[in-house]
Amino acid sequence: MPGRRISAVERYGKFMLLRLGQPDRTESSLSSAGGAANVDSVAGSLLVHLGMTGHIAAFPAAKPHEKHTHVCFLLDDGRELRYTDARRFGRMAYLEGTALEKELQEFGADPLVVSREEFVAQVRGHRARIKALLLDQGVLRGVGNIYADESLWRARIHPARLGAQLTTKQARTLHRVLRDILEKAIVLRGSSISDFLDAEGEPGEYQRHHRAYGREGKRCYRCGTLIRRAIVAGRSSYFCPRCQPAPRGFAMLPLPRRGKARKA
DNA sequence: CTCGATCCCTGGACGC
DNA sequence: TGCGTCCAGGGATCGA
Repeated sequence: MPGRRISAVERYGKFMLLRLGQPDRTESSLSSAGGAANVDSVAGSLLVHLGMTGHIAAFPAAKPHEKHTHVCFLLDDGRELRYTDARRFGRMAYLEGTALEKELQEFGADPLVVSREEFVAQVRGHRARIKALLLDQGVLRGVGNIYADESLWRARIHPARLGAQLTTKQARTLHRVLRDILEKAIVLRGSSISDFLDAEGEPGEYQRHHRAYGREGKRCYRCGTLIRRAIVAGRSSYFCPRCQPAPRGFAMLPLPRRGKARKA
């Protein structure tokens, strides 16, 4: 993409959106700032999803590539924007125009922006389990396994409860605590469970605030009951069996005897 | 519409 | 010490 300029970097759910300006016609791109003001509006975007282990950052071009480097963009200041991803769960796509719009339309509301009424309507309007709804990017965008579990613990809602089964009050509480958690996690630059590092190469701090996720066998911060784990919506789900009463017939996994120490 | 199963992929944890 | 096995996780896909 020679000549393209990154005009803005935005977040869209779990995606990073690199807005790319049109190729420069002249040598000097900076001097045209006063003239062509709106070329970016028709330009495309690079959509980047980091998956689990993706990482994107700029390095001096002379620096040797890290292992699992899959994509490099040479920048005009001599650095290289590099994408590394050990597990290759991440994805990258360049889209523009209606294709870009269409792609972005597939996703649900941003929980940090959506109104309380709309959040409640979404949650109560589906029969799926609340955990599945929180993870479904088409219902709400941006929430992953950690923040789903953390918000459900705070709201005292069992992950296997059906969305449509929640009371309005419960759904409102979930909206509030989810926003609080996401805002705080963003300030603390995320949760570094194993190897996550932010774009500056620094680990996040929010894992210190986890109340449920990864705490199987440890005591609930509210009531002291041992946190349990179950597979809900195909994902490990951590919850307090006392604070978050299960729907009838729900089976959780037996506590591991001495099993592997799961990360706190 | 919702579910579970399967696949992708690697590093780390675990068992022997 | 070293090797094999299992597993986590976001998401696409498919059949039920």
